[in-house]
Amino acid sequence: MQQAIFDAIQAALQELGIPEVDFVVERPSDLANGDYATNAALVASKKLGKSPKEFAQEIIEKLSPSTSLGIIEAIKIAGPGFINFYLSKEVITKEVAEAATKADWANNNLYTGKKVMVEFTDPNPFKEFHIGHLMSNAIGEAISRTLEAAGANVIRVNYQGDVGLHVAKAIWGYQQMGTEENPILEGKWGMAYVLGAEKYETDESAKAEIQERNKKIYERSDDEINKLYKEGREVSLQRFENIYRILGTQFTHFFFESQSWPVGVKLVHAHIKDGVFEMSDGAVVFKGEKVGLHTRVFLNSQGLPTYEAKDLGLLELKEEKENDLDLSITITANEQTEYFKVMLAAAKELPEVQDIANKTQHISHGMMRFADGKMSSRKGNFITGVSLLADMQRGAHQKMQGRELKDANKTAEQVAVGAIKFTVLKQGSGKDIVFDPEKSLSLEGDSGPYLQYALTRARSLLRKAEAEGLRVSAEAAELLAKGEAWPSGLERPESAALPLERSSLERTLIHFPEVVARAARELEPHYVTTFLTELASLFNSWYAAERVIGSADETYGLLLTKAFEQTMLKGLALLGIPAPEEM
RNA sequence: GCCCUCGUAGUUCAAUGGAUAGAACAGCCCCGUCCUAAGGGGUUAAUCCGGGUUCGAUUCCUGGCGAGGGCACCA
Repeated sequence: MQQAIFDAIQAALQELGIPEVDFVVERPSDLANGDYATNAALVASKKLGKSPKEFAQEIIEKLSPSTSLGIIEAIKIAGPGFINFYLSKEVITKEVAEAATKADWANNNLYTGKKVMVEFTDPNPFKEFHIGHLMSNAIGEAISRTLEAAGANVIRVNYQGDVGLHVAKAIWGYQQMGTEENPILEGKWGMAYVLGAEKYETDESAKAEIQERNKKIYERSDDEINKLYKEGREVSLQRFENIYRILGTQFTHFFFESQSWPVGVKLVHAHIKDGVFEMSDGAVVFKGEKVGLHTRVFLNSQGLPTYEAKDLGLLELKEEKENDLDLSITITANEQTEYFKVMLAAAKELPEVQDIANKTQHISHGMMRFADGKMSSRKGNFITGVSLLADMQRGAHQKMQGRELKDANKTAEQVAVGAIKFTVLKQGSGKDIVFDPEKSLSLEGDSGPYLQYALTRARSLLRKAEAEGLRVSAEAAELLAKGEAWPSGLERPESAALPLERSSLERTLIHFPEVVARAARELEPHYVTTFLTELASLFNSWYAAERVIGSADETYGLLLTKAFEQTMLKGLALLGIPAPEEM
């Protein structure tokens, strides 16, 4: 629809002799200004020195043939020279019917035939899965799904740091704590890391011991450490699997730092001679200053790889695994943004990985802060993903008290995940997020549960209609979808009369495919979130004002409800937010 | 010090160079139910401060001020 209008305007401009105009066709923020609007006359008149309104009139005259197609009901000039398009009732109905019945209605072809790798979540074994990983997961999954809706073949990968100083810290801490009696092994590992990390900063001898262990972990030279390493790694990975399941992510590949470091070390060694890397104070560094960045250490003075070298190795591993990528996306916290630039700059100088480096795009997320200012849980110094999920689930349970639900636990989990993901995905990526557990669960206002609730109301209505033998007739929907409002050949049920006016609910709903496309184009899922929030609000208003079952517009009302249900379902799926049957 | 991000109602977020800067929460006022009121309606309230480009700037450039992140062997 948007494209059709765009093309028509383009053709009109061509006829008027000015094809090179950079105009847009957009959804006006106020429906009073039509279903679509263009600034073509404003932009073009700048070049011509004519008044925008006069020129808008000329464009409209050229457009007139397409208005007779029955798509456009009216075209008006408004404001400084916008051209506003008002869609016909028939074409809006047709879109609503498609939304209700066509599974791929909202999809697009922006990435058809493209293969995209998305790396996200990236928790580290031996450390807790914390809320930052939750954010990375929410964003990565939503971007993956948005790209899939755009036709991409998406490879989800997860890069987990199973070697490095943090592992040594955890193992050292574990050894200090003794091995007896702790029923919650993973909790103990989390605490072990905290202990090790703290002593590393404050205790010189502990620091030395940890560094010693770090070396042994890389070398696999110590039996006791090997045993602890194996055990701790397994415990962590098992635990992560459980979280991925709850969050709804399935990774195609897992990469580990234990695999990437030897590759990275080799890459760095191979490029000291040619001057990409330099020795400095016993370490091997890349002088980022030559490209306007800063120096970073790739191999420390013990000869061990830092995160930098491992990431170079990771690029090579990715290339080996999937050698025909069109795009490779990495999602991390934004504190790594500057680091990432340096690492990529180095990679672009290495023939082995420059190809994938050039296709790599870094997307960052901010930190999650809590509205009450607390960053810490009672005992530790961070909030874990598991504890946040559990708290939210408990809160959801409380809110649902009094409801009779088939599976309250599952619903509470879905609501908890929805509440967290919505909060992360409602704003543009890269910014810090203020998380208010109370608000995120509240239905008085924008929230994941608010979207879920609107969906369940629609579903409940459809269930009831079905129980009464009412259904959105596939036949009628199909005819509507063909653009034949109520074809004369078909007997038109009394209840199926088309309403005279189209509500803002349907006039908004039909823009969903454009929103999905924009989210894919900009890799910004929050456009979807914002749209769904608006749509849910419109549905709730409509729902409160209209009686569907038993009304004169029953058939159409059910069709519209179905269209809303399908759109919300698709939208939530894109965001990776669970869609409960009831709540 | 240098390099990145970012500054929008009291608060949390929107706004591909365009129309009267949208929501939500909090505040105040309404709707007691019939398909889920965990809802709906109304109302008060904002672009950090200067310059510049433009028919038009929250958006682009520039100078302040303020916040966050990064800058050598952590990830």
